Amino acid sequence: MSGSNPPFMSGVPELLVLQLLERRAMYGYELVRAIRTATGDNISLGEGVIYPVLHSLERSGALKAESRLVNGRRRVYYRALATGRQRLHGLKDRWARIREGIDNVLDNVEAHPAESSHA
Amino acid sequence: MSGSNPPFMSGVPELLVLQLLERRAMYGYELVRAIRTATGDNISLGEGVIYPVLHSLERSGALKAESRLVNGRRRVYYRALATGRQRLHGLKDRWARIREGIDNVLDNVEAHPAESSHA
DNA sequence: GCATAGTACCTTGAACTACTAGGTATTGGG
DNA sequence: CCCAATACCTAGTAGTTCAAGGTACTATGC
Repeated sequence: MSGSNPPFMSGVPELLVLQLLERRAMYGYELVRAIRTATGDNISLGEGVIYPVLHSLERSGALKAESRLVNGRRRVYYRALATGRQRLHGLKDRWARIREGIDNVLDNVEAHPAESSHA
Repeated sequence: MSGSNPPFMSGVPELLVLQLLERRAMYGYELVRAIRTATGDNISLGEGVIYPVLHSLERSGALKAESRLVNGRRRVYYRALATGRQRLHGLKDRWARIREGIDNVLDNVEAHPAESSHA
């Protein structure tokens, strides 16, 4: 145990789900694997993360759920609504700002005032 | 009340603090403003965020605190130790991976197989 | 007929962390 | 004398991710 709070993950599941559903409707189990491949295995989210996010987004009116039967198996497809697109936009915006802020500090593009501009 | 869970912020205060202290020793109040300016006002962390992070990092042996008196005011300078540098390294690494994974999805560098590379 | 693996859904409980809000004390200016 | 700025600190709250476990169906292999 211990080490159960991975940094830089807050908001990420929601962002990824919304972005992926922006392109086409998908079901939960599909999203779990899509996220793995789409992020080049850099991010891996379990079903215990994805389903709650989907339910929460549906409850808030960002997504619309549609149950279909495929091969005798039940699949719940989710599609992004207008609210979801707005939410995605807001999240992308925040992401861009924070990402820029952090990279500013990491790359140390700070205040080297009177530094000689060597070549 | 309400709106207290800003996305994309987990791990960020720690990362920024460690990175800034990597360059030179600073005190809490200074860090609060340094983060604002260093991130181009993209990220703003209050004292209620910074001080707990500093204490926690000190407790875990990542930082060393040193109290100085300047103009009759007490300042607690923090300096990064070896453990802190290791921690910073690990965080930067994780940050890079997650950042890449997210940008992969957002830029949709996915599966556009036969896309013509028009100039 | 039976066991196993893969698909597909779901919930609970725990743990962590950032944030707001408040509180103390000093210096210096008007 | 009062207010702003400096400089430190501590609750308490709230919101999320995550691991673990549970259900049920299909297809395969034996």
